[in-house]
Amino acid sequence: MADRIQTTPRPIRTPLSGEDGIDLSIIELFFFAYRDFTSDPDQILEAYGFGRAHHRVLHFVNRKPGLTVAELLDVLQITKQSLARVLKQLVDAGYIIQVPGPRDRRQRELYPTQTGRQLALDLARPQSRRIDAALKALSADERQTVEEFLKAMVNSDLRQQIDQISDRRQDARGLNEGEG
Amino acid sequence: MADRIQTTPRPIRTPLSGEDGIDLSIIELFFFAYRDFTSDPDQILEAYGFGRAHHRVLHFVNRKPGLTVAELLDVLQITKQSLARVLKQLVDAGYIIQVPGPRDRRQRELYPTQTGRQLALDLARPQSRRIDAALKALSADERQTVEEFLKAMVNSDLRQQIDQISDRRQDARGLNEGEG
DNA sequence: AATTTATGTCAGCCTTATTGACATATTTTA
DNA sequence: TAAAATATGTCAATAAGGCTGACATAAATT
Repeated sequence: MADRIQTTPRPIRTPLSGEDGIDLSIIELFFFAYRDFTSDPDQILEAYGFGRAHHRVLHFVNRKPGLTVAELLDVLQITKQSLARVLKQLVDAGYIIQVPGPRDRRQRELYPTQTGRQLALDLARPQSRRIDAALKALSADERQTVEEFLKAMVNSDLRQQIDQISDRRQDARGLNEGEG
Repeated sequence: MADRIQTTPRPIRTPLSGEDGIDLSIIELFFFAYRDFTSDPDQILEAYGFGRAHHRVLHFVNRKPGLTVAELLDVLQITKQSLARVLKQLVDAGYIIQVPGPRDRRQRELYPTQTGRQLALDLARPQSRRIDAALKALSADERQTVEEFLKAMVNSDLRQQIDQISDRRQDARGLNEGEG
């Protein structure tokens, strides 16, 4: 008995804080901020029987209409099997339509329908409101600071992707001249 | 045939951007930033057979040693059944120990072990490095701005909780005078 | 003609969450 | 003290959203 070593390991009673210059408060803030940020659309999605995965797909299809399945997989960094179910549901429910690629007919270009556009906006609105409220007190410069911080948090090899989505104005492929 | 209405809904070809003053780029940045932010610890956790859920539990137990199961559920906003499995694994693996509450013996106070403290630090470090890198170019004032922005993104009814975790210095319950 | 590519789909598995029901120990209350 | 409430644990079933592997098809490329 006497030579049993450390049967119950000692509980540590000092709160973790700032060791090695680690800033835990920002880590936590980021966690809480993102959780609440996603909770707004989550509530709306529930009424549609959709989840966060549907939201992401719908968002990027709206953001870059005509993107292909492969491009979408690249942005979302998930497998095609994971995308398949979600995408199918969005297509079946009439929020997204698939159009064979004009150049390469193997590709499926993804477009939102009017309903899909509307839902995407409805989902973005509360998030935008939350961000606006958080930025309300900030000057234009300060807002720029926040944006640069977020951008710097992203893996550098993915920043290009983001720029493409955010900045690129669609090459005028003909605006809404779909079928009648 | 001629009177079939809108068989295939029209694909919308205009990219969604800035409607109604909605800032989509920050919405997207937040998504990408958080994804990459969590990817760092996720990689480490994999080696332990743990997931993001374990990380969150371990983090807050380290942050506030002695917190009870109920308090932890409150912070994480999950059900006790969800917590149970994850917590059990962390306890079984020796990262957390449960101590009956001194006042109320129904309660289980949760404490990290030395190993648990170490793992929490190992997980926080890459996140801290990423944040540091993102804040590198910013002045002290600008860093404050970023922190305030994140805080403002959190539901106001939860901000108190955060303050408690982040600011409160543990009431000196005796530092590490556990068993020998 | 053979190969590669883009996509779809089937089947099975994992993690993290959920709800509902019930058990146990302990504290509080009537 | 007996009854009720509380803190926690646990069992079972379910769901969402990921994963891997395997295979099919159509179209493009070599």
